[in-house]
Amino acid sequence: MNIGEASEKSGLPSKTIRYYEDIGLVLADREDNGYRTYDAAHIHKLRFLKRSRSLGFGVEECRQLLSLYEDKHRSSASVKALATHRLEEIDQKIEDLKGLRETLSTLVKTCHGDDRPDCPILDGLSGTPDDQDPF
Amino acid sequence: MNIGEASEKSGLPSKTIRYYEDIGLVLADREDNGYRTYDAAHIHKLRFLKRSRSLGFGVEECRQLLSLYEDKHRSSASVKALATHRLEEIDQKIEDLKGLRETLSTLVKTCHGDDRPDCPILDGLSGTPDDQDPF
DNA sequence: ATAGTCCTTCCAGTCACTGGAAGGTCAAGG
DNA sequence: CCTTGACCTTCCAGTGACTGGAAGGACTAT
Repeated sequence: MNIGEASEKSGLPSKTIRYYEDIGLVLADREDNGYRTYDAAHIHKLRFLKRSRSLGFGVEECRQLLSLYEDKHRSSASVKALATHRLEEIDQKIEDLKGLRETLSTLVKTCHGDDRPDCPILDGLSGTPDDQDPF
Repeated sequence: MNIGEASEKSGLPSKTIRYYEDIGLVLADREDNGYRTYDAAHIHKLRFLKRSRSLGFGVEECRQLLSLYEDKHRSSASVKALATHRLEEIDQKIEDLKGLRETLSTLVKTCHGDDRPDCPILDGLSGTPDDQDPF
């Protein structure tokens, strides 16, 4: 199948599939006319990529996962290590966002939000105290 | 003061301060020798920017906030609207991350993580558990 | 005079795509 | 046979928000 069908089947834009080929993630075969061709194994890899990316793995992590995926003899431990690390990153990010939410929500709550020009949000943002952590 | 001191006082790298000038956020004065000079008002704006950015406002949102900040007659409502919108984005992002965390954590939990090659994480990432594994 | 630090501008790179231009290929319809 | 339109190709540029580095001018201290 050509790239258009591969795009439909994998759920990735053609542009992205070509990009993944550029960076050596999924190499397509070529027809005589220069068109890329894809088979079921290609699609499988592309779907794998799509899912991994949507779970927040970076492209280089995906490359690792993919090579682990293709290695029949790899241990599950090496995969688990990658996934666990990613999980820690996610937890950290959630915590960061919660702190940020807290700060901003406090500012929003104290703002009366009417036509008067004084605004606790802007005062809070101007952050007069020294090098205060946003969290 | 020169850019180095402004950097120290604001907590932003000199590079970033120059960048903010490039995109018209904070324009410095110039000495005869071409050096940028900053006063207390500049520093205040830079710190405002640093804090707003750290709260996740985009640069264009910061530009809006800054112009609201400088407008003595703006209503607090317009600021509150911006901040509330940002708050909603943060909430959305937290929810997304939680879902993602859930998925990944399930995968990690079901993986025994030893030397055996079978790994539920990779199976989960391939996203088609009923498919034959073509690799 | 020299060393060292600070400043300037400009160009390139980051990440993971995305958009668009210019042009080749293919199947269907008139 | 010709045209239309969909699909494909490559290459170049842009995104956001910086960051790194090169080349060179300015200032300070010795």
